[in-house]
Amino acid sequence: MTKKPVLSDVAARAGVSMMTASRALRGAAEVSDRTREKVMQAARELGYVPNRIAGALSSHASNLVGVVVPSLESLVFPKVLSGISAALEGSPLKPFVGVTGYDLDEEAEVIREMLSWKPSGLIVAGLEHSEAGRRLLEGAPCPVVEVMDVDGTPVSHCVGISHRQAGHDMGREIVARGHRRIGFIGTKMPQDFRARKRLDGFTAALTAAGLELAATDTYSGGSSVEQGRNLTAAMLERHPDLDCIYYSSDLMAIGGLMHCLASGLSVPDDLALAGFNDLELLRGMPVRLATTDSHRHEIGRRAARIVLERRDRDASPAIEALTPTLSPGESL
Amino acid sequence: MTKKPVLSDVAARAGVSMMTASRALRGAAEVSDRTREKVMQAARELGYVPNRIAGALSSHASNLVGVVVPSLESLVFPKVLSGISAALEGSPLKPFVGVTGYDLDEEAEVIREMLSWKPSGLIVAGLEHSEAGRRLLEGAPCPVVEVMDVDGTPVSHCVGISHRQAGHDMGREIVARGHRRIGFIGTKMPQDFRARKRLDGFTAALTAAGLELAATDTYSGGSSVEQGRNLTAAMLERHPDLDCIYYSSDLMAIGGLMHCLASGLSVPDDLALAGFNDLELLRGMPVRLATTDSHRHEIGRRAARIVLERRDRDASPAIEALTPTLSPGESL
DNA sequence: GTGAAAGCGCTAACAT
DNA sequence: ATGTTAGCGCTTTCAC
Repeated sequence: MTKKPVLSDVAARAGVSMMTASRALRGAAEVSDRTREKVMQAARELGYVPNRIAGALSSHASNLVGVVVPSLESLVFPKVLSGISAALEGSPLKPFVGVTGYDLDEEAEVIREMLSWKPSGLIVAGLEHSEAGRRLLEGAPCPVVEVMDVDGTPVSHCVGISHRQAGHDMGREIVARGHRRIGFIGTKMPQDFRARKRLDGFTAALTAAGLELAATDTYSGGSSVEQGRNLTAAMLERHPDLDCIYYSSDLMAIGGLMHCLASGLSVPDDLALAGFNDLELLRGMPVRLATTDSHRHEIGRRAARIVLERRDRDASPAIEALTPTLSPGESL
Repeated sequence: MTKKPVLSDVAARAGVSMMTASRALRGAAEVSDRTREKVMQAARELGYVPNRIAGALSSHASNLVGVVVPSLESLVFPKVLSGISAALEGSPLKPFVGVTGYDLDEEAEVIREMLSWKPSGLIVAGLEHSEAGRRLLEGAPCPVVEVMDVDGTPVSHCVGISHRQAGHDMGREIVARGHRRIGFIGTKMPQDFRARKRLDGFTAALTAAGLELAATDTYSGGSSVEQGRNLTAAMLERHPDLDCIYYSSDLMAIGGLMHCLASGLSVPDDLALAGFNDLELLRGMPVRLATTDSHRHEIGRRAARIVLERRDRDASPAIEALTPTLSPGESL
């Protein structure tokens, strides 16, 4: 084992040409079983690991699918990723992940970096990009799928839900349940376009019912139970008459629930609560919180499927809008 | 824009040789400022995206760091990843992630796949591998860092905590608090070696105090609040006299807490609870749960730093054992 | 400071 | 079914 063996070493040991060895290792059809076995055997004995870099350069196909997400710490994008992995299972494609930290310039950088690896596909969270980012996506020599959101103008393919609709549906449901003094707690909007769209849809639903938001609070940084709990306490301090709060995430809504538990407020009688995403976490909580399933796993699956299908074919843009599913739970 | 521009196009447009263009784009020192500007300009105008595949093949250096984790859905590995990203920030190295699903054969596959991309480093969760996986790691032509755990024999570098100690410390603490009828709820051990080590340490601490576990329950599949709640209910049904339960994860412990809330048990008076990991989630819960900080972010940071430092230098294996930090919270 | 030649390790395209 | 010839797009020498 003085040096890493390369294909020619395998070929030599098996007594065939490089080409035959190459074909055998990749499972091409036109190799006799006997030859294939010899080659496999030689590769095994040498501990041969193919050099995909050389392979990709030569074949102009990397079998990598770039996945660009804002963060991995939030429970939401990992689920998309698992959908992607599931759909790619059994295919030669492998996902590789880039994280942007909710920064569009960084996103463009990540996309650029990914393109430099000649991916077979690109899956990007969100429809909002920097000028540079969008240009890169438009010029990408591979299928591009924007995921999570369908409210906007995709570069090409798109799989997601309408966050506006998700917010609107929840607003209507809350109004229908008779709540009138309604607050909203969400992330500082600039960094989260989808949360902003949910808020827009939500307020539109209130407006349609002749209502308006009684209170709004935003925070920067990630969602967390603690944050949700603190902001809920603060909001109720200022607006003791609120009868419902809509949160931009389940995690925050759980915080709200924790505040209610701690201060003896009954949910939903004293205060109704609703979140977003349908995190698994909600199951097991003392009160089943109202939420909207954003179908993250399914979105990932479908996006990956689009990449698989459009690899060769010509690409007529596919737009797949899933329906956000509202679960009223027991908290409205 | 009929075809993607390549380096020679940039060079031609800038009126220099490929070599000069290459050097200018990579920021090599021996290029005059004027030439560099011309090249940069040309690249910008053409929308040039370098082909790292060609670059890596030629230079035998990919600037990729492979990160192999069992799962991304659990809140624990994303945190390690963020530590890795943070440490790699500003360096030319980029992490790329592979997920094994807690399956050692799959792990070997993933490692093999990663090696085929000629990474500059490999960061792998855990010390347990299949024969094949271990061989691959041993022969890897790049720094290899095993993370999370230090109870075992690393292939090379290693950063983590002793899970045995984490379990032992918690066991001692629980005993010191006067608990005597103690249960354990954890994942089915085969798939989670670290949880098993914590249990070993935990029972050792009990034994040292002349105690033994009064009840044990294991489950397969991921940790979840719901699972924790259900298993806690079931365990208390069978063993109503328990005064403490140790869980293999915070998520499960939260489930236990939720059960207590729902059934009017006071924590810790009726039942003491302890988890593991120190998830952010714990902050904001009505009772601050006892847990152990596994320093996941820091582990990621250090692992990445090792890769950065050992890139060139000769590799004398570094073993960095961090101390698991126990927080008793209010639940013991 | 810049350029020319050679080749990284593999595979596509054509033989045979 | 197997082999031969080129060449992917870049970087590493080594010249100048």
